[in-house]
Amino acid sequence: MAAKILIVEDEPAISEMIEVALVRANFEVIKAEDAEEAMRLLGDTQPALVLLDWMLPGASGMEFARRIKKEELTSHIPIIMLTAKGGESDKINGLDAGADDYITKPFSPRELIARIKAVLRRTSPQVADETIEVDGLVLDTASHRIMVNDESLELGPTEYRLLHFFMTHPERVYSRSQLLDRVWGSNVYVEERTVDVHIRRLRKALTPSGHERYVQTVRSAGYRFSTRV
Amino acid sequence: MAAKILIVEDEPAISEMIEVALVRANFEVIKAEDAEEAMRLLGDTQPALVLLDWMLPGASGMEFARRIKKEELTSHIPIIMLTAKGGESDKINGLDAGADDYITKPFSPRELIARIKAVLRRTSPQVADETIEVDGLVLDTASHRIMVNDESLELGPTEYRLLHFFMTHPERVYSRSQLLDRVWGSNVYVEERTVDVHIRRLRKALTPSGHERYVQTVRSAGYRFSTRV
DNA sequence: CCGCCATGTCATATGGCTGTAACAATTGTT
DNA sequence: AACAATTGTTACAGCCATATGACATGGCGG
Repeated sequence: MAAKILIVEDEPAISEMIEVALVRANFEVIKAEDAEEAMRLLGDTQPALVLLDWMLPGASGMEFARRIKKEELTSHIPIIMLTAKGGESDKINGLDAGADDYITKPFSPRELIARIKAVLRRTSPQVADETIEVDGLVLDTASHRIMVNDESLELGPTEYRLLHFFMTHPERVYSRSQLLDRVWGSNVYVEERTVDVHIRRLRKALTPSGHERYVQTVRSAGYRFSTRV
Repeated sequence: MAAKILIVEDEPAISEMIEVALVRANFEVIKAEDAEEAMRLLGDTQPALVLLDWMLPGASGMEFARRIKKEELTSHIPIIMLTAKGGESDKINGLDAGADDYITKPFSPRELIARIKAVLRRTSPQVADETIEVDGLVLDTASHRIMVNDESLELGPTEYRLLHFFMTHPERVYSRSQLLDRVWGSNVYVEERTVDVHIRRLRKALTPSGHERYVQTVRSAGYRFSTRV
């Protein structure tokens, strides 16, 4: 299996208990004690799933889940919430910001593993698609690389993310602010015009192979990635 | 989908939670924190639906709903009320004020999306759908594009909006001033005759495929989009 | 510590879009 | 038929959105 699981839990006792259970089930475990540390580890380690304690010091679990789900970079990562049982659960239902499942404490390791596997099974089909191809333009998420006619194409990180977003969401217009939310991340403040510049850089990189024609401007609406020209 | 939803909610946490859910469902989100701001945004942005918190600072949600439904320009916009859980009386009051549906907190994102789609389907079947088709003329709101016989058709922004409005409101006459309100937006001042010019431009674009015959002049009344010629 | 790379912002260029006015054409009325 | 009212059509000037190149900054590795 070797799938990485990120545990976000401030209580060491619980976190360790979970770790033992997961290691026995052959998962790889990464631990964070608060939302900030978790956020940092998210980008670095690209876990397959996040186990998130509802009660965290500082930013709440909900806040953290919201951040994960809002950003294109991490929104595909499933979240399982760990909640204390009680009247709180109502609130969770209402304020759920995108958790894929919940487990109320106390829970058995067996149940935890079962839930994790269930969620991974449910979401894995998306993860399985490691490469996307459009007319000779190949984006390989595994190697984090773009190929055109067996030639590797150099892209800056932002342009890579932009192209990745476009290729996974083709035939659809996105406004500059939508692109900022989904490619840059929601809690970033940048000028909308910045999108133009990165579109330009992306087009420049795609021009030698002629693929820049797929990156289309939709005046007064935004940009679109479309194979129809 | 690309339909715009106006959220009127003073509590940032809730409003943001809703935003995340809607963005994930590919809606475009506009937010207002009070009735006044909402009223201003209503005219400018012409949202497809309003999500309205029952409890608002200042003017109550109910009063705001009344205002929306009272004015010619906005009365067609459906409203979904967000209410703290309560008795039947709230429901009755809400529906009485003109709400098309209501949801009691706490609610799940899934339920919210489902209700929104249901209301949109009910009130304007065409908005909820990704594409509208009339006799080979296809308007795809997701990609913001017009297709005729697999050929993409070039339209300026205003002509696109005009055609979109017509295709979602066929078989009915609209005066120039109504068109200005609904297509241009309420607080813009332009000459009524400007409509003629854009009608002309739209017809010109539709002529090669013969679809210009659907854009019909109704003398001394306005224009109509009709499939009956 | 230096230099390179990535990024975001600004200034400017460019081209398309828009509204308006003027004139032509059509329709309706007497 | 003459006239009035309404609509069609075209040209154009200003404006606005986008494209593009240049630059300052800051991070990171050497």
